[in-house]
Amino acid sequence: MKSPTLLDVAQLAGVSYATADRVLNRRGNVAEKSVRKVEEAMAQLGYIRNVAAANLSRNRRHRLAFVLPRQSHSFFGRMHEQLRRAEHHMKAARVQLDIVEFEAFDAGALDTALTRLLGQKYDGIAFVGQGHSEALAALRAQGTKVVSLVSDAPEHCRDHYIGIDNVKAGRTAARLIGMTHRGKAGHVILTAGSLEVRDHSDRIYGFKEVLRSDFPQITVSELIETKDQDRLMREALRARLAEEDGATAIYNAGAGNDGLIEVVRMLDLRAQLFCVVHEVSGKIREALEEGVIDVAIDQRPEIEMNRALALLQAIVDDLPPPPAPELIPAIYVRDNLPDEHS
Amino acid sequence: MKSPTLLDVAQLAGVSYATADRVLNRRGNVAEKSVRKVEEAMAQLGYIRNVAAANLSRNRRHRLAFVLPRQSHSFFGRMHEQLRRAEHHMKAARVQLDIVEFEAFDAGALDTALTRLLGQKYDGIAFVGQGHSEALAALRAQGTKVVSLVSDAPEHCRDHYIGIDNVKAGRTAARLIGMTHRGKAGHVILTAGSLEVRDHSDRIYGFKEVLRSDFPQITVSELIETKDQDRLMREALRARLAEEDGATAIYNAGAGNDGLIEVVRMLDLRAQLFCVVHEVSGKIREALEEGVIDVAIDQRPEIEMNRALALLQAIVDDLPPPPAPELIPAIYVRDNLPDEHS
DNA sequence: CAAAAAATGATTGACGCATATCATTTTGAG
DNA sequence: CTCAAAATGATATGCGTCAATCATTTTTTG
Repeated sequence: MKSPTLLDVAQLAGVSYATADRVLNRRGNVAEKSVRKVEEAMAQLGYIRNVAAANLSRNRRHRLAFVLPRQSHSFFGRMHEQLRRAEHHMKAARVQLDIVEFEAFDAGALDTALTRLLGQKYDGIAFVGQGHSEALAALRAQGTKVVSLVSDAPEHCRDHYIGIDNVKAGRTAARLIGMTHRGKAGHVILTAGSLEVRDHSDRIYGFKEVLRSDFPQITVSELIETKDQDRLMREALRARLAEEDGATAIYNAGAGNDGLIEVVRMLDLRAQLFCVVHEVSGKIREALEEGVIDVAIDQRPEIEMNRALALLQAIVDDLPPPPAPELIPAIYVRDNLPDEHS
Repeated sequence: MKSPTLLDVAQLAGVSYATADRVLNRRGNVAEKSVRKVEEAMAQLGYIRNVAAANLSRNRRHRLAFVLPRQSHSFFGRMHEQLRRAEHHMKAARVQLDIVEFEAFDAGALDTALTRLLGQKYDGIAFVGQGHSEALAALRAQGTKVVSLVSDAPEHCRDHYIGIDNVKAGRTAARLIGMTHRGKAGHVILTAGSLEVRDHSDRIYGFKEVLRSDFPQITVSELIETKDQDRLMREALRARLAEEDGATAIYNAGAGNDGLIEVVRMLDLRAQLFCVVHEVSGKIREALEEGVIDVAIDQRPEIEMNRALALLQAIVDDLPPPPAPELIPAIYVRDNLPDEHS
């Protein structure tokens, strides 16, 4: 009925509370056979340490930091927003949550931000971007738990990754475009921020793979790199549409959607072009409802933030990570957009 | 830095700890102006009760019950499975989690199951199905928090609903089918378990709505009701395909997918028919990979279970519900299925 | 076997809160 | 003003754990 306490364990093991405590918290100076007795008693009783009581007694507050690109565009803004929403809950759970911002396209900015966290005894951090292994290694060496977000870091640099599988996302985009062709020939214009960005290149990779194997009658034009800028998107896309007629679809694996929307709307191509993009923002919503964009694949950063918070809370206490089903990006058409506020 | 304790509040308010406690826990017998002073002090300090300490002190264990249909088909099986996975975490959080099963298609079974829970001082329950308001009202009257799952109960019967919007799901299915027609004419065969089941009828409703308004060139045949049985699906579908030729798509808003798969596979219609179904199971996976099924809309019961657990844990302590973005069902094509185990 | 080292036991005070008791003060009614 | 009722203060115990101290026992070593 009630869960066993450490005292119960000690008594069953035939040792004192002090010894059981020494075993539980690995304080050393315990005879081998006492360790065994205590561990057996724990197993037998199914003892689980009361983390709440433990944290209370040692007067522990968790300190977490989220290292995010400055709210440059709406995607990271949604992350900020979700963290803000969780603020009260974090307080109630006695965790102090700091958000550290860095300049989005500045190469060393993330690294300096991470390095600055080094001395500050954080229990856990989550970060977005290609983290330098150096600072991350140092953080982990001092016992800080590390979670990478959005695009994965090498395994030895982090404890967990929270984000979608971008190759799958690209494959999915290709499948949807393929489906709408129903065996007919077609031509897709491909755009992305940059192939240097891992998530973009993963998507492009998956996209081409599926088209090649399952929809060979659909051709792909050379990738347009937009640096995630609306202006570049606008100009390059307009040029490409002029020189290559007969395009039937567009897949934008990166940002810069506002530019895309503008062009498609201006040239009134919404009937001819099947447009698939990533991440929903205010303008995408409108464009979906209007029929300018047909599908938006969304990572749901809000959910990623919730996951990251729950995960960090668990692992900083050295608990196993909570059971979490794989993150599947939402596929939005105009009919299943979430209600505005949520 | 460290969060204020109730003692801090009392001191700032200029009253004793006892009085502050009387205010916090609404024990009464406190002068109006003392209440005000204490509340102001709380606001000023941003006091948040340490729930962990509170529950520790009163030696409180949460008791939750999930009332689910017997593992009749794979969908509820996935719910069971996820609860099982969460078992260890629940223990660590000091919550006792019971699963109560009832016979799936027995009308009164849910109600008797709920009634049986009445005397057992559960802190919270989650249930699937059309709950009789009577038992639910009684449960809530005794302080038990109630969450409805999968298909919503009337607002006054439950504290929260966790599940997808089935009208949106139906609309989405229609949109996807519409997209693959690209303006061409088509004909959809519609199937469902029964229109009496709320989620099924919602889906059908949304589906027809979108077809009518946005894809008038696509016709819909009369709904086939399968009672979610593979055999009925198989026979009725085969008959319908024989009498109405020229079908271009199938939308099954209910269960019985195994029967559907069999027919489409046998008649080798996978190239002609665009098939959209709900909920992924082992056979659906194969069928998606094989191209027999094109899209599976999945509620992701695993995620719903996690949500329900987190929500109940919060509200039984009278905390505000954790910030949770709207549940959007996953749209699976063969390329974005989750890895087998997860 | 004696002395040193290692292991163990016994116990205590936080941590923040719930809950209870009892004494004391303040308030309001007559 | 008096007395009862209401409000308040002071204080204690327990929840399960951590962390620490000190005394005592057992084991090891030379």
